[in-house]
Amino acid sequence: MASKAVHVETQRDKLERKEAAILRAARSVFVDNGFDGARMSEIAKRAGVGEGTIYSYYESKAELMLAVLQQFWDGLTLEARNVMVGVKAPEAIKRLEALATYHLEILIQNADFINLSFALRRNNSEVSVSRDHLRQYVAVFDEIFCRGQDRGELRPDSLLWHARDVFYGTLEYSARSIEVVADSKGNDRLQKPVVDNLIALFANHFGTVKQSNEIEKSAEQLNRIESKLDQLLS
Amino acid sequence: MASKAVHVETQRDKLERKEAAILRAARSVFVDNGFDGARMSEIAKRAGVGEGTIYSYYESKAELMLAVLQQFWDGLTLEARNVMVGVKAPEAIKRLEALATYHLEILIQNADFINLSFALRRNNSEVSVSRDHLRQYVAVFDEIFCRGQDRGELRPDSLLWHARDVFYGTLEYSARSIEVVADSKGNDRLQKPVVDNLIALFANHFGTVKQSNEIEKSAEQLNRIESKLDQLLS
DNA sequence: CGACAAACTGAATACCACTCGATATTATCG
DNA sequence: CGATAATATCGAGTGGTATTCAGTTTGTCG
Repeated sequence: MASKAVHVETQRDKLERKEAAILRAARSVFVDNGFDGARMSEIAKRAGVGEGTIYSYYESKAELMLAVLQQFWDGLTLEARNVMVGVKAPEAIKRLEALATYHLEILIQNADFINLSFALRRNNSEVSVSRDHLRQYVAVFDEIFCRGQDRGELRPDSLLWHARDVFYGTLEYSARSIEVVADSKGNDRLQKPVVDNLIALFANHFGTVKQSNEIEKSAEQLNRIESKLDQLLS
Repeated sequence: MASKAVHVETQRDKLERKEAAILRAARSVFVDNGFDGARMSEIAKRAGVGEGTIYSYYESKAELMLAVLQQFWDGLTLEARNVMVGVKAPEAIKRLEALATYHLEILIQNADFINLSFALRRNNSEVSVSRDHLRQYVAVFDEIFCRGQDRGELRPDSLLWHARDVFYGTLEYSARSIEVVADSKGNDRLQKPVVDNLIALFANHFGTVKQSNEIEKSAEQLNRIESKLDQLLS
């Protein structure tokens, strides 16, 4: 029985190794040539297997791509969590700033890959898998935001998904705008203002500390009135 | 000379009619099946022409798709401008609210088409044309925003493209979120809060006038009270 | 070892965008 | 009108690629 178990294990290991090789090869070919430009024959060659073998692991080219993307998003999620562990500040706004900086950087550096990710969402019905992984990724934001609400730093009446869409939507569009300018060294010059703007906007709109000068002045005025009334009453 | 002109005209008309038929057929096939799923043979059949004929009007499937998209975006731009003409209020915030409402509706109703539009931006080098038309579309926003700055309603130190990315990025992501819920009749229930949230956010962050009406009124009232009290005290 | 199963292979297949020579339609003359 | 040129149209054929499958190799167990 034991020997059988060992045999099965080795076999499984071997399959996994082969699958990993295919995935690695696929990733490099997709990155090099894009989805349409990638040839299955090239992937097979780089993975050291026959073309047909790939189809015993993945039903189609699209599904193979999907698997590559899943791995990619999982990596991003992991890294995002690592980044957040490194941020000691407990304030939601500070943490969101770190997340925004990280996410914008990722968007710009992996633009092709991320675009491919979205491009695939049409052609394939197995979208849900991809959506799950995306959901895990945005969960990092969700946790920060909810904790901010719990701590009383963010308005409790704001909807999580509204805030999330503002956050990721703005960053993605900003990444595209920055791409268009396409300055290899000037990116940082553009990225920080975008993050600063977004964070200021979040603080303004979703933050609980709302007092502007005017409101503060009104409060002072009210205090004066109250003391005057006190004078009258005394 | 006159008869020659007439002949040329008729011929041109005929070609235009045929081109329009191809475009119409292409659009319906693309909408039904997506870009990859669309068969040129099907487009030819629906347009009532031979497959080869299509290629005397458009160099490739991608270019045909591009033409369809251009028509689509041009229509959107036109309609957006019409909507804005109908909005009498001159305040930038009011006008942006109308634009956001319109844009979100469009995003949700034409989700497939718009996704296709973005999906194509990777595979094709003739992107620039598409980008031009997109630029025309967002110009509607730009004009409102700049005018708002001129009128002193919006902060003059805010960057146009930052604001634009917040606006369109948020709306696109919100549209996707709403799609996921995919309630045929409940959309409106979700759409309005998204627009309200975005507009409030804009007013908070990009607006110069921080005071809401209520606060202003309170302030006036407070002034009245204070002067009356002063009367009393003197 | 022999028998069976599982995994692998790449030549053959199916499918599709696109080409091109043949055909039909229209324009331009005498 | 008839002839000729010019233009537009067609759809069978071409090339190229994802996918399949019959045959081969590799692994397992009595």
